[in-house]
Amino acid sequence: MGYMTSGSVSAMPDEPMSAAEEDFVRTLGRVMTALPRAVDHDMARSGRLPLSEYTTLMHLSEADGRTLRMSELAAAVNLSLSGMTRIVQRLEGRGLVRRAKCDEDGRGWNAVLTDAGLAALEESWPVHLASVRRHVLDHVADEDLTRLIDVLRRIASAG
Amino acid sequence: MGYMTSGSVSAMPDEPMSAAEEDFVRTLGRVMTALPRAVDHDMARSGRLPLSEYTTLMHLSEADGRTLRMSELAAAVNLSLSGMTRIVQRLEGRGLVRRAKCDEDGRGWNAVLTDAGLAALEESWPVHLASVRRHVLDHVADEDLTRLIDVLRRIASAG
DNA sequence: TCGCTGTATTTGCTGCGTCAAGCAATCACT
DNA sequence: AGTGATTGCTTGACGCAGCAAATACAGCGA
Repeated sequence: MGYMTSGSVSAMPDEPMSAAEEDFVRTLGRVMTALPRAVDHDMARSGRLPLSEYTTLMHLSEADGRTLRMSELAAAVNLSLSGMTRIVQRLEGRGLVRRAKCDEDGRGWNAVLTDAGLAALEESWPVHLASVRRHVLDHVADEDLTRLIDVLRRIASAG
Repeated sequence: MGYMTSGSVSAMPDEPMSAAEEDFVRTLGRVMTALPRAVDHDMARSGRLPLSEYTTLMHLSEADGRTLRMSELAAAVNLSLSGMTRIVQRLEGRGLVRRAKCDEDGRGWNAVLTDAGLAALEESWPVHLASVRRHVLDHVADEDLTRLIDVLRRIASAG
């Protein structure tokens, strides 16, 4: 069990949180609302891609043939299918992404990163990196990183 | 300095992240989008207050005289003034909150938690607690809590 | 081939949050 | 007191994201 041995697992289901737990949850809430806004703000300030578009293009750039099915893309960015549809529509309108019918499955659509899209991504990259460094990485010690990743991963995959 | 000594502070501003940093940032992003949705979903599923309203009422319930100025409330919940205006309007419409002109400053308005509001809050409390436990606290060991709080607090207050 | 069921994606509707503008009341200075 | 600047909050217009209903296609059995 390991990480479960110190009483943090739903002892009495209705027992209130400890002071530390309370503090943790509230601070996490604060981070969750404030941080994306802060990074997004930095991007907008410098005329770069908003976070949702940046992340979308980033995942495309990492994919084989710069291509991903809509559903894969949505899952990667962790967005609803419909949300992804609209983002890709926006990006397509600006020529950063192209759409192509899927060969193996006529129902499917691929989003393909264009050269212009790659350029926009590369242009936004330094701003994004600097923002993330300033808001996040500068506050985390390297020794803590792996442990934190571990915790976050468990939270992320709790469904 | 302490936590800053291990190279995590913007070494060369344009240098890419390390693998661990990358991993951390992506997983954090995943948590930030998935977690509020998951908790909100739990609340909706059981017919309880949505997260934004729950948090608003919670802060009111903790305040002196169950009363807070609009601006204080917005700051506590970490929301824009206008967003808070609308939430309080909704809550007022359902009788969970009452509004009163501020005594010391005629421009100001107070939001006051009503008995019905307190009841709704208490009714939602167990569901919220259970959801938070299941999605968050069950995955964090007590020993890690203080360290995590420390990191999150620095991130939260980075502006 | 004709349907029928299931899957991939899009569209309609709605809620929520932001920014910009507006209104009201207070404050600072004369 | 009187005028102008500032503060506290609300309103209007807008954009983004989610859910649920609609559409398009696949694949299988009669």
